[in-house]
Amino acid sequence: MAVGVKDVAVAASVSVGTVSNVLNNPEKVAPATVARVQKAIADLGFVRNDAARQLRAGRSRSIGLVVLDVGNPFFADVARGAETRAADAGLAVLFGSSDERADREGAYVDLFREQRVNGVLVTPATDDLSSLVRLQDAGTPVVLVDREADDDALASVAVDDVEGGFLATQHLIDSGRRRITFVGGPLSTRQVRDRLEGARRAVAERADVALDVVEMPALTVLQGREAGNLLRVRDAASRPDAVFAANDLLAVGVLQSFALLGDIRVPEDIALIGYDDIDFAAATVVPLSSIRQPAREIGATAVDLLLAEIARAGAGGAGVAAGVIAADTGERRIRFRPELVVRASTGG
Amino acid sequence: MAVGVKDVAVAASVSVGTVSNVLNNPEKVAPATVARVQKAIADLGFVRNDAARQLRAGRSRSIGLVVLDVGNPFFADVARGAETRAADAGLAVLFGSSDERADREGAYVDLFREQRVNGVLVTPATDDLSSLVRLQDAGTPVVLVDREADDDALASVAVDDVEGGFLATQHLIDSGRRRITFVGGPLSTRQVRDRLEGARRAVAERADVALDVVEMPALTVLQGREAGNLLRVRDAASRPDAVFAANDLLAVGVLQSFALLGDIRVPEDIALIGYDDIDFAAATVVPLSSIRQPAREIGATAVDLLLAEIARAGAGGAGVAAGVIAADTGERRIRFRPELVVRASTGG
DNA sequence: TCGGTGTCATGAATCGTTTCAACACTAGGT
DNA sequence: ACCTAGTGTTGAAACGATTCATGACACCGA
Repeated sequence: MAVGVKDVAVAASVSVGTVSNVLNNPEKVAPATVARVQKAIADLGFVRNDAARQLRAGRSRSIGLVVLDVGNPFFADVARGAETRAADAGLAVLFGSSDERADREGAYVDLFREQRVNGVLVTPATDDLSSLVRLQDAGTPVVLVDREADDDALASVAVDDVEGGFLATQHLIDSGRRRITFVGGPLSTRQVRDRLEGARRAVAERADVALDVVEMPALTVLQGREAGNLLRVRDAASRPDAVFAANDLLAVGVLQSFALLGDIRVPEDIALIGYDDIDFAAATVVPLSSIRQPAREIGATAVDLLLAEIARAGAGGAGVAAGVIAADTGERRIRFRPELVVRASTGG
Repeated sequence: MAVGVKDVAVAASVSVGTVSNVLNNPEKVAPATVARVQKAIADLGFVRNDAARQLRAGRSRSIGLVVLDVGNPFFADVARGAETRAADAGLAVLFGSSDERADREGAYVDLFREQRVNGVLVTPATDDLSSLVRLQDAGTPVVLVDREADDDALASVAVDDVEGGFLATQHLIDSGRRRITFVGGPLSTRQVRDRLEGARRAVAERADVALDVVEMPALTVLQGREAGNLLRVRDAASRPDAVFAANDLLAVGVLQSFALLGDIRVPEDIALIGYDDIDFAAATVVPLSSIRQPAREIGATAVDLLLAEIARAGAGGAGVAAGVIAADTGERRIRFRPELVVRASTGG
């Protein structure tokens, strides 16, 4: 049933070694032979068995990517950016969505290890990066995406979420808001905590501004709607006059609750700002102010950095004698700056 | 550097066969031995090499999934549904986005074949299913997702797009619209053509309704904005009084163009309906009417069907003698019904 | 004619796991 | 004491592509 190099070799009257060379080093084989072998391959419908190839090579031709949530257009864009760049480098991307759960993230990482991926891009679901550090120490380069390590242990491509949170909150304050509610969660997620931290800093500068926190279990539209409902049932006096949502999905949910299910006007009664600036932000009931992050570029850059890490790991292993590490000019922590995008939801 | 079963065997003072059994058939090994081997595994940080495992097994523990566009929340949901069900069955999902390009689709399918996946779920980018039929004939079960084959060659999980198109258009007509423009494309995509066909049928029943087509190169927000701009620049008299967009992304783009960049009111001047009913549809400037498809269920069902196909292929190969195929009770073409969701964009 | 040089092709060894026939040993029955 | 059944373990073969030392052959110049 299954045709292997051996069958192809017989059909083309050559040795298996030659078939392999046609596949991997065509320039080492006489043109006529190449043609004959390729015809045999086509005739027999031969498909290379990648498991055997990898087994021999000791490595695969793929990298792994674990994001927090496929359903979030921000991560979909990150994935696209990564995939495109990886394809350019001849690498396949194994993709996984952890849904913000550490166990699922771990399951994917284990799976990737078994696949002997060349490296892993991951947006960690929790603060505990130790397993990732261990993974890296064990020889699999790791690049954090949309997140930084506290120390220099891991390379990363991130956006300064504290600054983003600050920008968003500062903007609300500048628009005259004084009772701000931060909606987001879980707070075990670093990005969420950083954005909240940014908000706290902006508020700290002003004595007359209050910051309130509503923690939700996930960054989804559904949870946003829940959060909106929680705020709606409060009497008008105890409601905030502005909401900063930890991402656009939540903001969309809050907006649905306010504008469609309830009678709260945005931005008149309550201003609203989100985070990520996904494509839909500009098209919501009330166009959403947001903090833009260059999603695709983050994904693409993460792959570049991972390739550099892979090279570094390879060089470090091979040429320990020379001061190879000193020659490493590349920056291992790349940080993009977030950007405020003002739309109608904050009175823009 | 790399630790294998052999090293574990030595460390635990057992044979490699026993290590393998601890990994795959723990119940066949004495508890004390299991413990000793597992300790050795932990101590050495052994990670099973999946390439070797697959090589021996002849098959992998994964299935492939190719969708048209990761950026589309509809497909993100399909992927989620598929992934969850596959995980239940102990299978990993290799994921790819073709961006509606046949060459990219082909590249993914080839990659999956090399990985010896157990089966492939695919939303084909073109009409030409011959390569997929060939793939199936070569022993890799295939299930079409969100698309049906013309004959019974391939199993499928789909939604009747003609009916969906009909529902959408009928609704526009019922709302009093008479000059309808269908925005979508490329027409080489079957779903788009079917939805258009449904629209044509609804229009055909009425002599006083005109249907116009604006073909766009992709089903994205950006292209929707382009399409909206094309319509906006027309003088009011030659504009349609309703737009049926082939999916919600396009609809969102059209809406952005009309409501945010231009001065066309929805639904007063032009009614708008999309397709897929993604989460964001309810939250747009003017909440979007749409045709709902059960995305997650489609993904989950597709995996179920693929598992059935895999079993069928296995049985067909092994027990040809008996009338195994007759015993196959399962339906190979599963069709969900689309559902009209009326919101403000069509005056609901 | 001979040595030198380069081009092509060969095929056995190899990667790390799983499988399975064979074996060692124990416990229970007669 | 002997046989049977059952339980646990062994180790070599097999999976299929790649690698590489080896060799065959042709061509050129001396």
